[in-house]
Amino acid sequence: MNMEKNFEPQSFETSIYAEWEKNGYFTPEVDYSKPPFSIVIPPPNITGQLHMGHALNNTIQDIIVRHKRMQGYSTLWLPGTDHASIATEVKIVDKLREEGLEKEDIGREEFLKRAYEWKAAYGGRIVQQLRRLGCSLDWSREAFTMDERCSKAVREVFVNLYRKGLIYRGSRIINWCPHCRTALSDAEVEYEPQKSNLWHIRYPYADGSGYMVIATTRPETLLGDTAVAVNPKDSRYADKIGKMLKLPLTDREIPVIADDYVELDFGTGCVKITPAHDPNDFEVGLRHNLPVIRIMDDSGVINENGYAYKGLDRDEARKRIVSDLGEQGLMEKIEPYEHNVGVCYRCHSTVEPIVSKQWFVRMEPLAKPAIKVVRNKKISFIPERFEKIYFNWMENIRDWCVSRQLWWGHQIPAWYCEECGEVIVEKHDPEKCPKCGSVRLKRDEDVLDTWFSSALWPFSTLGYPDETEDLKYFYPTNLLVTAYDIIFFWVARMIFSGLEHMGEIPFPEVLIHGIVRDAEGRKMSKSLGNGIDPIMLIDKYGADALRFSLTTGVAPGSDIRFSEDKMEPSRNFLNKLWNASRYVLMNADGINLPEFGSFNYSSADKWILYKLNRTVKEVNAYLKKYELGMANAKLYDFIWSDFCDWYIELTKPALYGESVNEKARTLSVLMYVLKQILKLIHPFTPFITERIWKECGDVGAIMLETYPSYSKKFLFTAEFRRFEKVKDVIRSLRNVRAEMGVQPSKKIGVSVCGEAESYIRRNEVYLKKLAGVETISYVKSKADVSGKIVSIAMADGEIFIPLGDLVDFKKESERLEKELRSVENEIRRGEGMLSNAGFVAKAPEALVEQERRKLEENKLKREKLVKRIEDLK
RNA sequence: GGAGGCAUAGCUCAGCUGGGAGAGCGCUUGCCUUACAAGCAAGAUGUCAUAGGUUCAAGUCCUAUUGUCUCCACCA
Repeated sequence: MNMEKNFEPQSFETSIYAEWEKNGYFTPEVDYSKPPFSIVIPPPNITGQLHMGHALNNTIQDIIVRHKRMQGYSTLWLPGTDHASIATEVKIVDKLREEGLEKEDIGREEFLKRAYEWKAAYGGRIVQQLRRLGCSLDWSREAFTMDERCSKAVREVFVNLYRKGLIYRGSRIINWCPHCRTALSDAEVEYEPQKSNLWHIRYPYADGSGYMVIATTRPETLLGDTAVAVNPKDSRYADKIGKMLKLPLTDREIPVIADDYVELDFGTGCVKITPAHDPNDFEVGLRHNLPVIRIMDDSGVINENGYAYKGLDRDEARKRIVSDLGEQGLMEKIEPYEHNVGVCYRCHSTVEPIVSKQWFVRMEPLAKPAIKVVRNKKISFIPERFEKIYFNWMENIRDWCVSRQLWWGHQIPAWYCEECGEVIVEKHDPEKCPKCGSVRLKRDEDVLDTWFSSALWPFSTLGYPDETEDLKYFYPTNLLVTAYDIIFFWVARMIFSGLEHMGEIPFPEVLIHGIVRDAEGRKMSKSLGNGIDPIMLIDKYGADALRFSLTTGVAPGSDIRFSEDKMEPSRNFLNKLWNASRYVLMNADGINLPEFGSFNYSSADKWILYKLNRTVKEVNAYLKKYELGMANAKLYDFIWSDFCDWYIELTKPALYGESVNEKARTLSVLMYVLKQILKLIHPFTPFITERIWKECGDVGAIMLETYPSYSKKFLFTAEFRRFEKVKDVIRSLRNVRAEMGVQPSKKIGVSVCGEAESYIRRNEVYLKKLAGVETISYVKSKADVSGKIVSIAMADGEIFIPLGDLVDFKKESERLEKELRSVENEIRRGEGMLSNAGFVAKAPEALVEQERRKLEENKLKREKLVKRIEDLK
């Protein structure tokens, strides 16, 4: 046995992981004699560093995966990373700027070269950090969303969707980030409340007969107005419809039109229509055939359609326009106004709705079957309530803008013939135009949304579009584990992609967990600086302690508050496990243990074996339901309270006693229970269990062992109940000692009377060891005991303890009175229930029986207490 | 505007399909008892947000209210 006095995870975690990986324990075989179990990791961004969210997400997955592996499944947990198109590109661009360069200066090829260099340098960080956490990922199958396999899948899917008419190119209003200079999907826009104004502007009639007042939050878009709309039912403006207005600050005239989209009771009831810069206005424009005038370029600067404001940044233009309108007497009023403004989820710049030619995925035909499979439970969300969020999104989904004006990503496989304008979308790069034969082809510059490739992750990583062995064996995967914040971005898109391209769901279950928040309940974020670095915690407390802390008190779907002080209880618990193991192993050193089960168990042995068996049952049940917090609690309680506080103490008389046989027998039970414990908790705390396992004298790794399962051969129910009574006696004795102020070192003598004698006689050794009892005598009644005594009342007997001068009659009588009160409360409760005809008639028989028994016992107890109290008087 | 979560001990939270309120931390008291002071033992602390309802029985199910957090939509 070679274990330090305290648990020091730093000394073994890294080497144990290296050994697991080297031996290929994480790499499953395609083996049809075993059931498969597979999970694909939510691929972290290559730009990322491990944060608490990753730590939680991957701890959950690893626990499930290790449990399944030990249960005999051919288990694949497939790792990989995401190229994170925008996030990475932003990093590279920033780096270039430090050198005083723009990406256009170096060109696409050089830019991509630098991006790959960056990926090579930093993209592996998070992958190493996952190893520190202990994740049993199959690194031999590691994927990257831009590697050859995934890229092939992307191309295949894009072309197939295009041929089916599910991908099209068109001019639509999209969300444009002027900072990142790319289009964004709806999901990539976040909304923030912002204090601004509602500007009321006068639009004069062209015939000079006065003006209309329109209200707007974006006065600069006035330059692109092509109409003003009113509600057709609005009597205030009925006679104005069709009239022309002079658009302020320009030389253009625009019509007043009628459209239902305008609300009667908001603002002035007149809305300026800017089809090029507002999604609703765009729709109105289509209905009324209005011209679409773009007034801003890709960086948010006013373009040649902006008259005097050309060249101004959008913010500057707003200021100038507002002041110019004021000078011309066209500003009716300015009201302070708070409203939601869309911002880029990456850089938080205000998003500009802009008309632009982009590629879109037609969502309706894809969403329908994806809704159906959740509706009919082919896929279930855990907890179920997240299905509502999913339906809500899927049922109101709009077409997905998938083109991005970036360089880092999957370049769209579309070519335009410069001779005839033909659009060519092919799996292989075309050499000439199939229509006119021209070789003057120009490839589309744009790349795809990062999530386009993530959507294919469950099958692209397994080899799609090739029919690989992995794909056949491991697809569909069995489970997806993720936080609720990417249900739209990722989960929903994987579901419709799996159905469309594989003809099958990607996974039958989606386990949703919450977000890790700080001690105040705020999201951990860079800007707040309230994040905790999991690697720092691992360095300080060990990965096992982090994993255990993260699964303490968690329930599916709910957020957890985390602060460093949650680490100590876990670390202490692992130290406890460490030292309990030391106790067993130290004593077992050099001793020839009999085979477990080849002897008669003691009452204490049967008690712990019964409890262990029950714990095994519960832990398996909770793991099956993904109730990791509950499984964690059961393990904690069993190991600390039952095994350490009771059973280990109970074994001490045997281990430190004379009998070699008894010692060996006890040790074999200790060793058996310890090994079962190590296996049980291994999925939660893989490192410490592997480390201790090495000391247990077995060959091989614990992670290859079979997970414990419930067994009927340990159903010692009667013995278990009897031993619980022994424990109660010990507890009562300790309580009396403490209350009466008996020195811990002072041994006491006790006299037992009643039926309790039978089980106390057989367990005397435990009373002596655990309750500081020296002598035990058995008497017929209290009359046989002399001197000043305190007493303990049980249903089936009494214990008298002569304590001489330590007995304070007043104190003793108070103690007994208190006990009596609580027993009487119990009796009242029991009688109340049993006198209720409804309860006796309708409650389960066993429950009624149990209540009757308890009532009977309490009455016996009361009788004794009353008598003792009388005696004291 | 729509949807959902949460409200339990001083703090952070468990409590699964209804059947005598739990843990960790903190607090009080006593102990370095040959695995562990990162520990041991004995304690104290709760109108389970409020009001109704269903039920023999409600922290648990239903309705409403209050407080709080989140998501979706985005009316200029």
